[in-house]
Amino acid sequence: MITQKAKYALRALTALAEADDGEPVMISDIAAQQKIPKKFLEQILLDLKHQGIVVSRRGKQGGYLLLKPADMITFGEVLRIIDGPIAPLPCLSITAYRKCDDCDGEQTCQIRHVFAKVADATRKVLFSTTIADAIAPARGTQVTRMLA
Amino acid sequence: MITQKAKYALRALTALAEADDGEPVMISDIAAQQKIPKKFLEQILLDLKHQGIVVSRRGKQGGYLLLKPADMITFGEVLRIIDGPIAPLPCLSITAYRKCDDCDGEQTCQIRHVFAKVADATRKVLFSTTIADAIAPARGTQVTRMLA
DNA sequence: TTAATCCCTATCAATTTAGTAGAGTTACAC
DNA sequence: GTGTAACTCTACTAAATTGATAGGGATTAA
Repeated sequence: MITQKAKYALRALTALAEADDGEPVMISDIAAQQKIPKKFLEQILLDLKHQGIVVSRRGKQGGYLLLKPADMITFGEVLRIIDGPIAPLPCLSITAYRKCDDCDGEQTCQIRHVFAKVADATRKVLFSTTIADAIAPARGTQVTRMLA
Repeated sequence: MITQKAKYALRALTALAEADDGEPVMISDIAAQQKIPKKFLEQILLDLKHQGIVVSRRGKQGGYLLLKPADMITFGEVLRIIDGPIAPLPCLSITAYRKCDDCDGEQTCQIRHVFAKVADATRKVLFSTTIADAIAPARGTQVTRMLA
């Protein structure tokens, strides 16, 4: 299960993508539209900003904007920022690799190579699907970008 | 990430499968062989017993045995028992469906149908790989059963 | 009858999750 | 140049989950 926080992050990004007209969108607007607790959303957007997914404008008339085009933001990168590693085992993580302390020998680990397949399958979906795909479901995965 | 508990459960089952000669295997033996805390493993095997994966014999000369052949026990069913739903969203779970309270309309939910793909891909791997596959990695997924 | 083994429930410390709170900073509008 | 609407940052907290540990009870082989 992904966290509630990750769901909020993805929803917020789709909201930003849909309103993408060069004008910043206020946290309060996104919060209201997507039913996200405002103060919680503040933290989430701040994270996304620190990680280079969105930019903000402060003061009156401020708000948030996507930093990259919506078809360049994948579900995978958002999930990594918010929920951490995609991999089902630490020893399969690309961004946060850690040796399993209870298994000796990754070549021989009976569990590991099964979950390697799971990780591959999951990544294939998550990194080929973008925020743009999410707001235009009919067009199917990656089509937006491939036609561009 | 799957839990440590699930990893222990899968390892314990591979241990049982490898020793599958009709004689029960003691908790202590599995614990020692797989470096699993004994009392923790007790709980895990008890769960697996209640869910019809293994059987036990009590008293002296007791221990655990697989209830089904190793090539009939999938990673998916073990993970469900130990870690709960496979699906990344409650509204995508087969065994524990629950409506997401913050999204209205599953047909229109922009997040949901992306994670439906993730769930499908994950299930495809987890329910086509068995404990038998894990202990005979060279043979590849499902081959054991397909040649039987 | 004894000792080995599984059975079951309770408890616990650490971590994670899902928020809330509040003071600080910036910048537009007047 | 002041007010105020907006984002920024850090700290805190309650509840749930995780990864165990503890300890007595029930059963069975020898």
